[in-house]
Amino acid sequence: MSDMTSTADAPRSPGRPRSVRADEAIIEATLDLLAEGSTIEALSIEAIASRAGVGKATIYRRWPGKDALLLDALRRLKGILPQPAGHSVRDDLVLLVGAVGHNIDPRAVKIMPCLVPEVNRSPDHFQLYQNIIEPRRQLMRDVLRRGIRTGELRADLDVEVTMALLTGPMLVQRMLRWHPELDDRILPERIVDGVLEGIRAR
Amino acid sequence: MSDMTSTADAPRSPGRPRSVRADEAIIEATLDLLAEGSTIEALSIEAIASRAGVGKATIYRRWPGKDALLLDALRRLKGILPQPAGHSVRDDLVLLVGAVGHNIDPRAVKIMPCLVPEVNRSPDHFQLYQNIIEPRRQLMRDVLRRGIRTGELRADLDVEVTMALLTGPMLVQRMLRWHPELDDRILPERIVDGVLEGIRAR
DNA sequence: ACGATACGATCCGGTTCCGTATCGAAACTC
DNA sequence: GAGTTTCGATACGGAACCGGATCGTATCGT
Repeated sequence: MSDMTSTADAPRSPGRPRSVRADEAIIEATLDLLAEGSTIEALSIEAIASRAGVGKATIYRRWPGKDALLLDALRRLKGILPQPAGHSVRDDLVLLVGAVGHNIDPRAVKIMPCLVPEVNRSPDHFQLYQNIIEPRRQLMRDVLRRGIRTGELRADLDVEVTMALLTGPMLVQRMLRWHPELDDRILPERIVDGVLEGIRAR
Repeated sequence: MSDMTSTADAPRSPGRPRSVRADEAIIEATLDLLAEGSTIEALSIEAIASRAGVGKATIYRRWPGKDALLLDALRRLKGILPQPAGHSVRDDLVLLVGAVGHNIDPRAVKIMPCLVPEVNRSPDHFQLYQNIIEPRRQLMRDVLRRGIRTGELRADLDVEVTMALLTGPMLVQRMLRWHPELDDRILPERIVDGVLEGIRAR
């Protein structure tokens, strides 16, 4: 995508090299505008250029259009994967559930909800979203499988359903602030413990 | 809002009365366009008028702008509340969880995700959304409280957290198709049973 | 110094939408 | 029939944005 990275140090092309600062400024401006509440299609190239202190042509020189730019910008949000300690399944799950929808970049929290409609509309955007979150889901999948192996979790567990049980409540809370009175800080613990122990009386 | 309902049968005003067909056609066109994938602000009055077979002025005669029209249109999606049988807590929860994000009007499934960004941006839209779903949440709250009372559920249950546990996974699945391989038909059962019994081995 | 390219800035033609205005026809009250 | 109001249709000025083009300048290799 968008061969911006002129890291090809081989035959240095002639002429003035592209400004790395412009690359960064454009991406940052895009994320900033999204994080400030702009909708995806309310986002205009002109606004991005203005915000980045960059000419429109500079943007069109790098990306063919808004979609391609967005695609590159959203890649920046992935951030570093959380690192489960590997001791207690419960503690690892609390860590991973707490990381749902909570990326290193604080703007991600604001931006991700904006993608929901797009994800439902465009198969491409759906795939992009899946690619972004898949590594994190794989982490949780591994922890669950480990728990089954070590006997901490039921042997007949449906891993995919369990992942939905764990991530769904957290995601809904972060995206929709569905239960304004719930405390985001302790919620991961409550979710994990609730799912671990069940709610049926015994 | 928007005193379209001229149910005030008192002093019938002179002149040609407003067409009820136009009222209906405008609302329907709005919902249709949203269900077809239009974003909220990509939705234009002109498109609605064209789709409804109505002049723009006819719309502006009824609503001051797009927001007011949308507000009225979205009210139509509420539909009838599901009716828990009241026998088994599990069965009632399966019914309610299956009803999450599944309104009578099939268009609602498509439209609701479009509201996510708006809900995060505008307090007014947030309140609108809360008003729409609150009755359904109250139903589930009642079932959970009944379960606690009858001893079917743990006495120390946090009702709000439990509602998140039950509705979150379903909502994420319906909105984001997060787990493409999960079967929506049996998912409510799996969620309820998972949350009821817990996943810890014993 | 020179060619080549990128830079920010600006302008242009085209499109879309808004919100209002106006038209002749139609529908209703009195 | 006169008067009033809404009807669908159409047009308008203004605004926003797109995608491209061009300008004069800046920065690189040779």
